[in-house]
Amino acid sequence: MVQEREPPGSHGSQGSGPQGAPPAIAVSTVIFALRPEGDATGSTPSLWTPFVLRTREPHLDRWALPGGWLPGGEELESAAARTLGETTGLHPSYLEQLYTFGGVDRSPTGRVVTVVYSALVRTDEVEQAAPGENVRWFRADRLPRLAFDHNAIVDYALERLRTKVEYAHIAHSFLGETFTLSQLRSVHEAVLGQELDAANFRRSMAASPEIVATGELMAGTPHRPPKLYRYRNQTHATRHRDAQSENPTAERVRP
Amino acid sequence: MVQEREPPGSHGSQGSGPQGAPPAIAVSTVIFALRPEGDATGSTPSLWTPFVLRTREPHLDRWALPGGWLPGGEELESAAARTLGETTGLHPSYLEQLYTFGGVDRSPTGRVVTVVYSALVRTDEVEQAAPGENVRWFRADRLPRLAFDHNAIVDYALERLRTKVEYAHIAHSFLGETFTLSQLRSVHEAVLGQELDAANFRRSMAASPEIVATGELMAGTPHRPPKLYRYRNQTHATRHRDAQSENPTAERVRP
DNA sequence: TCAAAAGTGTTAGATATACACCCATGA
DNA sequence: TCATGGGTGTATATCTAACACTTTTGA
Repeated sequence: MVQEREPPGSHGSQGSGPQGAPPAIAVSTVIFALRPEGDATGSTPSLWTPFVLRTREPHLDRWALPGGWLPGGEELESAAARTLGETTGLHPSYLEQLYTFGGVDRSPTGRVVTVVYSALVRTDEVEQAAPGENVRWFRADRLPRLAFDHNAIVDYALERLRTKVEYAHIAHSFLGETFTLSQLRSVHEAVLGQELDAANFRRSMAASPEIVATGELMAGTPHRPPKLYRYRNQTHATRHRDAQSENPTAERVRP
Repeated sequence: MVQEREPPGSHGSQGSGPQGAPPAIAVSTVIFALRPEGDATGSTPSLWTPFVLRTREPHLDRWALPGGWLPGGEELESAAARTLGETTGLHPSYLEQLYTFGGVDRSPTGRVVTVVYSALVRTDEVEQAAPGENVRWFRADRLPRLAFDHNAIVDYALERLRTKVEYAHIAHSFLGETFTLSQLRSVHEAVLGQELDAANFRRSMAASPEIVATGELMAGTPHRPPKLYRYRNQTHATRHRDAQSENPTAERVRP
């Protein structure tokens, strides 16, 4: 990349294609959280995502992903975390880059290249956050017609989440610091949309060194109290591969 | 994304962060090809990648990934294919988006967000292409100190290629229209850097519906002639998930 | 007929899947 | 004591990995 470059400020012929103006860079985030199914408590949870109501053209009055323009001095991931926090009040427990959408005709008002992030937030975080007036949650599999190409983006994020939850340990990001294996299983079931064998799921998780028992039990259950587990932050000595602290598989876990 | 937007042309406060100037968008491509090991023919092939010599500051005289600024009217993938063609003369048989690198301090002359693509080219394509004066190939695992953060980018692309070759059918992109299972195996071995059991590899490939026998045999071998296979372009009815023809898992296969 | 690579067969071990069954607690 | 989810055991099917062995050609 960056074959040549004028001094900053004078952007020379950079990006001056047939359309004239250089592309603008935006950052957006698809946020996933687990919420109880209906109004009745105790039912199986399902995946929900928050959207922001657009208050101006284009796509006025349609729901859109939280996001905003990328400031010149802000990191991509930081901009994603900031913009999603400003609009929804949420603090993600997991945040990773998903894909960059740059279709020429994505926006009717000009070329926009959007770096999309995928975020997971804990259920308790959702409950205590104060969402803005123009924020509404929708079931991830029952979306309205969104602004721009955001329907396709969410669909892709959902697909990625489903494949990734099977080989990466990200399900715990939906839960609190400690959790039971049943809770973890219900996360997997909600994401995958299918029931899992409790016995086999338990074994496969217990086999992983990332999931460790705390030694404590959960109290207050109307039956046998389950063991509590914790996700072990894998040595945190994961070789970093980028000299400029840009890690393609970065993961932020909330303290 | 795209919460609000002035009319194109007047970019308003878009991207006007602490650093002032809005970020520039570049597109770069990590190109992989299989080349014979040493000068001796017949030895096991290895992975090579081409780089372009920088002819100006910053990072003058260092090798860099092929790429360039994104024109306002060009698709991301198109820009990747064009810039890699202009510099190396190559036509990729596979091209997919890898990751977007946007670290604030990636370039000493200003903020640059680079959408990086990963490309595979066939061996015969490499042989017939006329590379420019300032293009040189290096073994992917023996790189010099590259410009910017390109060492980290290539390392990441290599890691992705290794993991992806195991579950996705992309190895054939290094070969011609038809190929023997031995050739395909040697591709996997070169990418993974380890030998594979010929018998088991054959079975696992034959089990896949994507790999089909043409019915013909390869002639001119000094031993038993092997069957030729072809990659079946999986129905090409892969559900597209993006209304604006932007497919996160797009794949271009050369005719 | 020999070398070399193509291609098939077989088996032990590991992993996945289904499901029977016991355990510990609150009500 | 009973209902309920927590947790263990176990048998079967499937997949994986290792390697012996047969086949087919050119030299």
